[in-house]
Amino acid sequence: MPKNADEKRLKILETAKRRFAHYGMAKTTMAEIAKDLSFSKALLYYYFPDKNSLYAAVLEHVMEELEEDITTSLKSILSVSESIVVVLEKRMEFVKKYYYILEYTVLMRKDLSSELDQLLIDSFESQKAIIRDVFRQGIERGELMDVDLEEISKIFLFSSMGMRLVVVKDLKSSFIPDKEEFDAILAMQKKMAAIFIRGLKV
Amino acid sequence: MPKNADEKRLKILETAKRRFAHYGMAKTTMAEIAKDLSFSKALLYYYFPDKNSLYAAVLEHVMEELEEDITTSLKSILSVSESIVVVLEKRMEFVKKYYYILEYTVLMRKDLSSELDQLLIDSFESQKAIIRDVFRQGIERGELMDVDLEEISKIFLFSSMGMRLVVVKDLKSSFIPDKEEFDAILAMQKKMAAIFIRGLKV
DNA sequence: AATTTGAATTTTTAAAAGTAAAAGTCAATT
DNA sequence: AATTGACTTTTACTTTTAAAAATTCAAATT
Repeated sequence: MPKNADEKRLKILETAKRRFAHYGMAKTTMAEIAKDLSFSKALLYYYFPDKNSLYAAVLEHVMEELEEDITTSLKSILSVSESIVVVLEKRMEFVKKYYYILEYTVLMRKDLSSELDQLLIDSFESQKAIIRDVFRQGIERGELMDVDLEEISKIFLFSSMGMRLVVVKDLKSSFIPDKEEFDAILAMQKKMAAIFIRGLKV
Repeated sequence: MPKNADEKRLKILETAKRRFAHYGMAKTTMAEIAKDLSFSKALLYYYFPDKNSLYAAVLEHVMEELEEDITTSLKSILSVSESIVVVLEKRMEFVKKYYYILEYTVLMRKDLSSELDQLLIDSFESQKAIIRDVFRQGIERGELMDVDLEEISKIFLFSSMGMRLVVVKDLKSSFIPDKEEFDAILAMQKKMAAIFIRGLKV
C-alpha cells in the first residue's frame, strides 16, 4: 500500500518539522523524532536516507508552503506597492514561525552541506522570481519604468534581506529575536520598499 | 619629552595597523609588533593598557581616516546622487584596503569585546551622520522630498551595508573576497542608491 | 515483497586534561 | 619618565576519552 507509505513519510516530515522549528537541526535527534511518532529509529532511515536529507525535505516543504502562500495572496491583482508589502509580510510571518528552519539556516550557511546550500540558493531564486513577477506586472501595467527585471529584483531582494542581517548580532546565542525586533525590521523593509518602488515609477 | 612619547605611540599604532590589516587581530601578536619596531614587548604595554585597546585605537584611527576622506571629498557641493556615489566608493576603497580591520571586525562582531563593539556602533553612527548630511542638503536644496532624515539615512545605510552581508558566504575562511566580488557589490549598491534617491526626489 | 525493528557499528560531539604560545606584569635599569 | 628582561597568568590549541547520536543490517513481521 504505497498510499499508506506516503502518509507515513509525511508524518515523519511533519514531526521533524515541529522539532526542527523548535530546537533547530543540531539539537534534534533522530531518536527523538522516532519517539514522538512511536516508530523505530530505523524506520526513519527507511523513508529518508539520512538526517540531512530529512532536514532538506523539511526545509523544502516550508519553502514551498511560503511560496504557495505568497502566490495565492498575489492572485488578486494588486498594485506593485501592495504586492511587495504582501511579500514582505508573509516572508516575515514565516521567518517568525520557522525561525530555526529558515533564518537560522541562512545564518549558519557557512557550515552547511552542499545539498542544503543548494536548497537555500533555490529558495533565494524562488523569492527573486516572485519579486520579478511583481515588478514585471508593474511594468506591463505601465506603473513602473522599463528596467532590467533580473537586476532590479536581485537588488531589491539583497537590500531587504540584507537589512535583516545588519541587525542580527548574536549568531552564536541560539536565541530567537523577539517580536519587537522582527517588527522593527519589517517596518524598515516596508519603508525601503516604498521608496524603492517610487524610484521605479514612470 | 612628551613630543617624542607621542611619536612613539603613533609608531606603535602604525605598525600595529599594518599587521592587523594584513593578518587580522587574532593572528597578530604583541611580540611581533614589538619586534617590527625593535621595541620590547613591555614597552607596548607602557603605551597601551592591553592588546584590545591597541586594536581599538587602530580601528578608531582607520575610521577617522575614512571619515575625513569622505568629508573632504564632499566639500565641493555635489548633487545627492554624486555625493552618495562618493560615499559608496570611498567606503568600498577602505574596506578593500583594511579588510581585516573593517569588514572582518564587523563579521566577527559576535565575539567582540564590548569596547570594540561600541566602537563599531560609533562608526556606524558616523557613517549615518554623513549620509544624513547628504540627504539634508538635498532637501534644503529642494532636490529631495522632506522626509525623516534620521529614519531615511538609517534605512539607506542598512540597505547598502546589508547587500554586502548577503553575499558574504564564508565567515570562517579568513579569505579576503576578490576584487570582482567587491566591484559587483559596489555596482549593486550604486544602482540601489540611484533608485532610492530617485524615490526621494521631489 | 514491502515494512519494521532491536541490536550492533561507526561517526560526531563534548568534556577533560595537558601543553604551547601569547598576553600581561613587575622589579630593576637607563 | 621610559624601557627592558624575566616571570606569571591566560588563552588557544591538541590530544584523549567518553558519551551520544547517526547509520547500518540481519532478522522478524505484515
